[in-house]
Amino acid sequence: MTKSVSQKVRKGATSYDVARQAGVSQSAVSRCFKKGASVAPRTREKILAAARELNYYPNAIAQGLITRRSNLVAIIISNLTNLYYPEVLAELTQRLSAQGIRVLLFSLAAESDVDEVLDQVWRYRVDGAIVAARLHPEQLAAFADRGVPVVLYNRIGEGVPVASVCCDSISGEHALVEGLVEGEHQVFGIVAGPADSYVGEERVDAARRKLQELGRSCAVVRGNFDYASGDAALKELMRITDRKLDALICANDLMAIGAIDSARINFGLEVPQDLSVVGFDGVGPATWLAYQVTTIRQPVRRMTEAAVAMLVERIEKPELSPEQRLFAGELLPGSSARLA
Amino acid sequence: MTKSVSQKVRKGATSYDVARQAGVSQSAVSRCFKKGASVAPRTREKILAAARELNYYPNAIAQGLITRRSNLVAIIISNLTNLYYPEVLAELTQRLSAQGIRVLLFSLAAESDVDEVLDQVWRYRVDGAIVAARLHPEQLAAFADRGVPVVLYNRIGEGVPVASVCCDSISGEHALVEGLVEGEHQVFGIVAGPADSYVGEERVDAARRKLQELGRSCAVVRGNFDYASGDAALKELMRITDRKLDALICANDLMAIGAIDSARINFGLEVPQDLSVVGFDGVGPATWLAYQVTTIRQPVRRMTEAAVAMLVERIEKPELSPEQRLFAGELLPGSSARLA
DNA sequence: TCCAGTTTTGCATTCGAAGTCAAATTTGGC
DNA sequence: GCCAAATTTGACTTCGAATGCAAAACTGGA
Repeated sequence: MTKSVSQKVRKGATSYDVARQAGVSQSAVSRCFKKGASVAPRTREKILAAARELNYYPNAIAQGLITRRSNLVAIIISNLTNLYYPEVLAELTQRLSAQGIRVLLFSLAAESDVDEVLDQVWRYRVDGAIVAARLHPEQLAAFADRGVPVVLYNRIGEGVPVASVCCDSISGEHALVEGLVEGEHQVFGIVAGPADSYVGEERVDAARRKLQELGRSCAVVRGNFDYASGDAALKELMRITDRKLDALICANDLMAIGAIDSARINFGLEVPQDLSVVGFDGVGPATWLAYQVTTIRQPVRRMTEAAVAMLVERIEKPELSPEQRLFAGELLPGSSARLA
Repeated sequence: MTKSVSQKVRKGATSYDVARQAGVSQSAVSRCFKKGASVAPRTREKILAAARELNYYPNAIAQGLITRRSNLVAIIISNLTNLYYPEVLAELTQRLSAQGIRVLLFSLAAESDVDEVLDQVWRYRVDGAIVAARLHPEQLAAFADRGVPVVLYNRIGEGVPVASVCCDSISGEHALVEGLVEGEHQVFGIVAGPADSYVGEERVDAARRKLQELGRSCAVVRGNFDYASGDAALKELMRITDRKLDALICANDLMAIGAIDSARINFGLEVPQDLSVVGFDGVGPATWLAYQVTTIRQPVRRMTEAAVAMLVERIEKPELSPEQRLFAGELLPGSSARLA
């Protein structure tokens, strides 16, 4: 008796404990917590009462073992500090929760940590994964080999077809560039992201191509998506262009903000009168009174919704073929650039 | 044959598969993946080779069931979008990873969701939890009942003793207030956080008491920790004080930033010449050139380190008594306030 | 009241790894 | 080369819930 009590107290009650208490078999208890199961109403009452009394919650670990469904999804994110991702992460987590799925979070300090992380992903037999980090083709192949569905967020499978949701960098940048060109700007600069960023490269390529198409040249400097690199990049571009720079295209909002501050404070320029700055993402600070960055807002709600839907679909039907969903961003006019 | 192959391919290989391949027993395989175990070097080689060939990773779910250790820790955060938490979350996740612990993330849209979340926490038999959300005493008691150690982040157990790490709001606010008073400010205003925020109330109380102690009165307006509410609160305080306000104490940096922008843009004031603004947290944007908020920076690294250490300690030795660790924040002078 | 048909129930097995214990093997001393 | 001691190994059970199957308990119609 004492023993069984201390058992109860120390760790959660089991279905056997509930069964004993309710005077039924363990199977009955199990059925009681499964929706389609056949349990007589009276029995169900008894069992639920016993369960309540013992504070019973089905052990998800044991369930996972027998059903081969952990109800866990891995979310792998490389740079949580990027201002854009917290919002995405919160949305994803809440949407998955609503589907009865739990989130195993992996936050990478360095991209090279991916392999260690994957070990753990395999060990926990996650039902699927949403990935906002760079994966090699072999790493993607490993998911396929194991039958673990993946949805990539804001990147596509390089070399391998993988389900993905993205915000359309190309049309977004085209809109920005066209606006800037029509706004009669003369000297263009681009602040790229780090070389290993998929969206960074995509945005920069799109902007550069469009500028070229419209007969404009531009200087490109690399940043790493953070505030300080916006400042640094602006300084570099001012030097390169002999202070003639009057249109700056940044691969994300954070660098745009850094550049705006730098332009105003370090160079005494007016934005957008002396210098137009555009960004990408539509993060919170972009809409702050001080900045009102002209940017492309990613439709985070629709994108996360799609990512979760695609993943859930693939967990149910693993044979579904890869699909890429591309969402158009919304041009936020802001007031950091003179668009036509 | 075909069947066993498709098994292997479809889902991860098991220790039995590895055992068969290596011509040993399942126990041997198990021992091979446990450090202190006795396995002959030659056997270990064989087994590891087989494991590699079959791409074997021990099933953490099965391990969790038998060892009664899931190696999972729940992190429960209410408002991830608060700019301060992403950094904390990333740090916690990485530190826990380094300890071989996986993170089950629960992000609450509304505080009232806590109960649903706790269900899931019990089901997954987490080894512990780090909580940055408001829990009722009964909810905290539930953790104790189940023997699940908890560490509260930036809050203390209300009514119940619980392990916690906090940044010292009181001495932080005292330092700010003293600085402001010595800086010869006349009309003080406070922007509080939402009423249900523990740290918000603590900071405001501390500031108010100190002002009182120094013989200054102040007006208090409530915000909800976001940018917009800094703006709204400033407007309200300017109205209340008939535009005489010259020192504004905000319960966090985000509201301070909102207030600074509003002061400059909506009221044409110079910060800090016409109005001093102080915040709390030391989030990224606080140090941006445009703001340089005078604030208290929370020692996030030390705090997360402590939280993880305390939790791990308690997982190992559940009988450890609750301990509160209070970390002093660092006064960032910034340039948004005229301190003495 | 009896029986066929339906619903409920319990038994026994399963998932995959860990750990106990006794059997098998190796080691070393002489 | 033999025996005791030390090491290594495998058979078997365990963790907690799910489920196929057969037994038991109902249902209602005649």
